Amino acid sequence: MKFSEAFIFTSKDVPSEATLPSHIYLLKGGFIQSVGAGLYNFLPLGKKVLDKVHAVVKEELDTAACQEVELAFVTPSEFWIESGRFEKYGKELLRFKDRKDAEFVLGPTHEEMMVNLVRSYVKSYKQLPINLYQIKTKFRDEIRPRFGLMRGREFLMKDGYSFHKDEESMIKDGFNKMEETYSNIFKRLGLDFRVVEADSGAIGGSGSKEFMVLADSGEDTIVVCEECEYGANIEAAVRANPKAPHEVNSEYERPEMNFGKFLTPNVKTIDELAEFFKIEPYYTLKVVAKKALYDDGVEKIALFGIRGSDELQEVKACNAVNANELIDISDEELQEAGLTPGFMGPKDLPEDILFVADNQLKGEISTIAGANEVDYHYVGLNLVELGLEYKDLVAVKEGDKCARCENGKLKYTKGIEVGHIFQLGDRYSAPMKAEFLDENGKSKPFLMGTYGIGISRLLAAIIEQNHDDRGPIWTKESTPFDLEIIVSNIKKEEELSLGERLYKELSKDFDVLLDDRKERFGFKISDFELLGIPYAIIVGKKVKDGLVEIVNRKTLEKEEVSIDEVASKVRGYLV
RNA sequence: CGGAGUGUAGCGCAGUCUGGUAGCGCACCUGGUUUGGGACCAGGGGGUCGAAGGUUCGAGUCCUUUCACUCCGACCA
Repeated sequence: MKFSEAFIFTSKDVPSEATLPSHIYLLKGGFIQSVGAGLYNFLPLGKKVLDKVHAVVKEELDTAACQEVELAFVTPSEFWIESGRFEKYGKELLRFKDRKDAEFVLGPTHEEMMVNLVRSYVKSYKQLPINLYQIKTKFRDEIRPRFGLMRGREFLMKDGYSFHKDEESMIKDGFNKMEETYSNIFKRLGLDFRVVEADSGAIGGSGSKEFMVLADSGEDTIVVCEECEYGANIEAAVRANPKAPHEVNSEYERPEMNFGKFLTPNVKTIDELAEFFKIEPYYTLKVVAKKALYDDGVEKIALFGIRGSDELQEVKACNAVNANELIDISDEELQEAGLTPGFMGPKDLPEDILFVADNQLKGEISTIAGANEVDYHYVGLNLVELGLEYKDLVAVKEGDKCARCENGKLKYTKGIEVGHIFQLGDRYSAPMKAEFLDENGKSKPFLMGTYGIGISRLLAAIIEQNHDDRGPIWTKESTPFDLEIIVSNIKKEEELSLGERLYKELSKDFDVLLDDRKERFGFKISDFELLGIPYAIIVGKKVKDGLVEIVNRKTLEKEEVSIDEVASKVRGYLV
């Protein structure tokens, strides 16, 4: 491609709302154009990168025996009603009616469509396993799109779905195979990433892992172990059971108070309680109150009991009570329900209040907890006698011990979620009656896996991880052009003709951009840096001495080479 | 959805407080000079000031309504 003929418009200015490097450079370099909240046009450069990423993903998936399909973007709402998600998905699902008043949704993900497709053809276990995918525009009416391609409303996603006859196949042929395939994809794209344990969220199902590109600008907090390979999204992270203060430090003693219901006037917070009894917060029980929202507008008050030294992890809490969402609740609402903010506890609760205790309180026979009565706490409360429900509720903190190796310290880091794989089981196939006949002639729902990659988000992720203060630095498999040839001054006949000769020759094997614009050198080299192409050949002043230069975009180093050698030298760098 | 803010030329902004008929930089067009780190000179084109209504002799500026967008928090590839 000749730059003088290309639809490439770089800019020195950038809309002030762009804050992330990826957003800034994609706009400045003329890769994308913003057209509305979370909506972008891909210009030729952006489209080229998109296609490169697309190609890598397709190649690896096809190698893993996945087959590409393309499903309708406009999907009849009946499938969504069948799966139960029509109600559940909420406002993110864009719904509309056609002229005949039939209801449709714009596909935000395609489980329903894919289940419908497979159930209409596959009838026998002999036809399994199957793994189908598509790379297609999705639409999610996000509450708050932001950060350019990082969180758009319309975006390009690879979504794949596998169908299996049993759990073993679902894990081995589906989940594990995709974990490996995804790792290959992100490696090829040159990304530094981590596979982490994840919460399954709204899509449902059991096991799930996320592929996180490590970057400070990431929206997700992930917990990683300093010693072993353990990594998890903060929403799903677990830790080794922390030791009690008296087990760690002989200066402390385990409090052995047993006062029953005890007057604690105006002692409301954990800090006050610990101070009042002169003990560590570990020996107290903290209650966090939330309002849990369910289908059809049902609301319940949910209380979560954790150690005074811990923090509640809201996603875990939400899953623990099977709610669609947890929201904050006011003291007034709690009082109306017969609760006593500041003195809430697991014993003597009013009716209709959900109470879940954290796993790490299991077996606790002496703690201090609110008595559900103003100014009173139970001291020496035995939780075992209460028959509580236990779930994992706590947020892992930096410095906690790893549950896997029981040795390493856990720390936080930031990540961009570029891939997510789930074991779905029969979450969709059962309600949608997608069944096959097994070896015994018995009808069973398919067991499924679902696998996503944010293709357009990957462009942003690649830049977040690969840029300097002049622009992006595309990786080998993502760059819009392999090489740029800069003709320093097109009015110098020997420069222009050499540039064109090299361009012709190298274009046989590479995708080359020839900057033949009537601009000054400085202008062109800055554009090269802003486009982020890995290498450039500068054809300039020294042509008369038989020399040109090769620039490495990453290091910005220039290397003088003779005209005769340049083609073979560049080939060496590019292959 | 809560909080904050912005809509003026393709982009970035000033002008709004204190009403008097729209300006700067970049980009674009023409001519010339220049040519290794985003050049210079001269000339030129382009805006019903987000929209609607109101106050006024007169509104980018004041009032009302409305729409859109952005930023910070709860959701997600």
